[in-house]
Amino acid sequence: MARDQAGGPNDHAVAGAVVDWFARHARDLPWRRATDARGGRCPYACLVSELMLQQTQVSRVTDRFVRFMAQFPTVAHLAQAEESRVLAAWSGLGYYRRARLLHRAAREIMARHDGRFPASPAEILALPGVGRYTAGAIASIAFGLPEPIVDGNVSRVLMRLWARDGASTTPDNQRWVWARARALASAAGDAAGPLNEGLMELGATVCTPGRPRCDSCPLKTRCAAHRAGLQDLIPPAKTRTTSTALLHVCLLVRDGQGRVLVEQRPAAGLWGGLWQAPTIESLPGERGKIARWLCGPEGVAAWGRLTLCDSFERRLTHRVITFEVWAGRAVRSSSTRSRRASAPAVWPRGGHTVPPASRRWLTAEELERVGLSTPQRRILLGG
DNA sequence: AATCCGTGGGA
DNA sequence: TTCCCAAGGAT
Repeated sequence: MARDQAGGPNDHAVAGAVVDWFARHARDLPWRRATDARGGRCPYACLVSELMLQQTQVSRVTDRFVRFMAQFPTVAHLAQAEESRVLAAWSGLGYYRRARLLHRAAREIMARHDGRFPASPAEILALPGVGRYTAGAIASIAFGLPEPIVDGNVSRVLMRLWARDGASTTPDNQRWVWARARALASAAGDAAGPLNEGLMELGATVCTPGRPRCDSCPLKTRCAAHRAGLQDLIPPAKTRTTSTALLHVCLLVRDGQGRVLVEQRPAAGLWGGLWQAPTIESLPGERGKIARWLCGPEGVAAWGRLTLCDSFERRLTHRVITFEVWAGRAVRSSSTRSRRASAPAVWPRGGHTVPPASRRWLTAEELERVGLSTPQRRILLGG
């Protein structure tokens, strides 16, 4: 049974304590330095950083954000860029759909908002890749509006502060935590931005999932979980998920000019829109299918002898993929042909196979300018 | 509503 | 080594 929120901490007192603590303990992060002509935080930099930070740790984002902003300094620069450049800048970050949505958002701002970043919560929320959390973050941090945000950090902090029972993901607790966050943002008024960033900072550095540092917490005396010694039990531990085993068999084919054969993955799904060595995907038990592919028009028939040159494993959130790399060489120089690789005479039917329509011969330099997943970067560029 | 979508540092 | 995780959104 959840405790009565009316008996919990005072919103103004909590908001004030968080804003004060954040003023003294905010980390020096690059997106907090980006200001615009108004002297406030640049909404475009806010959009970029928030998209990068979705489900991604700060330490993974900082350097990449700086590079991204140097390459695409304004909404206009990003909107004019080719999508492949944006995906290349995103390579290694994961959740690549975010990059395409960010690119679309930049183009929408140019097309529908005349290049001026929309300043109302509803308009911000309508941008591609921007949901309830991200819209609240931009509205409060960049525009100073008293809008709430709830991310994993805020949810944990507020659940503990009020000793709220149950998982943070239940619809009931989601409604509750958004209502608490909205009340706090209203109490903070024009300091909702520092409040929201402060709540996240507190969750990331003090009110951590495991072993929270309650002795360093500005809300210690107001925290119901700490008072009851429940800080390690709220929210309850998540149940682990099972992962599916998959096998990706790749052909690493080089020509005589230092180029390698690649194809583009479909726009939707895993590693959507990224490039890869020609790959057949299967379940681990389908060796016959793999063998037929390797010996067929895609494999030995096209490239002659193939040798197994690498094998490794990648663990994703919901699957574990074994990569098996077979190396071959283009028999004839491809320089006399078009840059577009010729399609095979026969293409295997059935799923788990990417159509070869997008195949290209690319140099290492050209590979750096398109999106590559981490395993494909290893396969195609080494390391 | 439940699923899908990446990554690499750290416990 | 294995497992966990981190500033969500789209479908």
